[in-house]
Amino acid sequence: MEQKTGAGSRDKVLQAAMAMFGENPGARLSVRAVAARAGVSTGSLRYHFPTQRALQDAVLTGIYDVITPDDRIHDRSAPARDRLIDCLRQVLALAGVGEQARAGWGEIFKTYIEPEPTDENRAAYLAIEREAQRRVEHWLTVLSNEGALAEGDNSRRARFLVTVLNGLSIARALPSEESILATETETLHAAVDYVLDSRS
Amino acid sequence: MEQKTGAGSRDKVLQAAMAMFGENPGARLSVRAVAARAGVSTGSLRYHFPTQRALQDAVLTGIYDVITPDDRIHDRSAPARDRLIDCLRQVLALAGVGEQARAGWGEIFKTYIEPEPTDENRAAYLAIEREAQRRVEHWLTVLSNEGALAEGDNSRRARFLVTVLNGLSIARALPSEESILATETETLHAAVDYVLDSRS
DNA sequence: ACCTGAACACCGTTCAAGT
DNA sequence: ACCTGAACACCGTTCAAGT
Repeated sequence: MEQKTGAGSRDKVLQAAMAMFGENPGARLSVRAVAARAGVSTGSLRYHFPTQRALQDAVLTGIYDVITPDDRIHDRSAPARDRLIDCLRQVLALAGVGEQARAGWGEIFKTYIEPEPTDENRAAYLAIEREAQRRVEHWLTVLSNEGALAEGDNSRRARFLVTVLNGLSIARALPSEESILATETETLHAAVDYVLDSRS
Repeated sequence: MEQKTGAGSRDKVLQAAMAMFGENPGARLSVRAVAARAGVSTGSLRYHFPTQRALQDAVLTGIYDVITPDDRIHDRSAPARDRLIDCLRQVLALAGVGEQARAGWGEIFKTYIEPEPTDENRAAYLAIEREAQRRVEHWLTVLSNEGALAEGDNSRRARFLVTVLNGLSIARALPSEESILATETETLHAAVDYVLDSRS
């Protein structure tokens, strides 16, 4: 029947870290702060997450599972900004983190970048791209309809956001300093703020 | 006639910092390391450069004024926006287009994404990344100094712009419809507008 | 196998004290 | 005005020691 007590340290740490990230996505998530919040020692934290980067990756992955898979965009109880960010984060979550992110871009590279592009796989990639574009554009349309987004060229805005998402997702596959979590959040917010404030 | 002896601490610090940056652009440039190399105390360093950020900005400005004195960014006859876009486009130009872009990303992929990252190439990539970041940040500093850019966190802004550049440059390597030129320009303008208008 | 907490080697910033 | 260096409050990581 126990579950609080029985919760492994790994889970406690992850819970704490995700809670802290939820409260302040720009937070630093230091070893000691997370360990304290989780009620474990720094040594234990390090045992489960050998590196600070590993912890941040786990948080990034965990967020995806928590965020509802169906369209958060319609949940009018939350600010438009938050909902759009949520949705974009979901897209980003598909890219994964660490090895998964590297494998994902590996696939894309081997299929669409390395070989001389044939008409066929050109079309295949364009379909994927268009799908992503369409999805983001849909979210913008929803926000437009409820007046949270000024009149404007939504497909242009979507293109902008998709470009930012691509930049962020390749950053996940490349080496990085341990602060990806905070910087990714910052950049995502910046992009969304631009779109929501743009009067063009 | 004296100049070595008479060199003020400020200069000694700046010299040391620039030398260290020159030797290893990926270096951390910590207070103590720079102060030691300059032969002054950390307190003195802080007196002239109240913050670590201030020191790095000074180095950045110094370096690029030496290396590329005729950077387009200094051409005050043109609007800030145009100059910044110009500079960013130059970065993008290095990525090339078509086959060249594909080959470029191929190199990056094979070196930094595909293989399990060793400490060594991790560091190598981070140096490149930091260099790009610093370059963009330098441009922002120049615009800041002439009042074309509101007070704010320039390294954050630079991170945003670099992410957009990455997104745009990978788009150059991937299949795309024939309108890349226009859409790339749109997105680039959007990103720059965001930075120039941001009051945060 | 899991966990502890001290210890290590760093950070950047502040500040009383000197000249 | 300029400079010193100790002190403060942090980092992330390592590791002998416990259970």
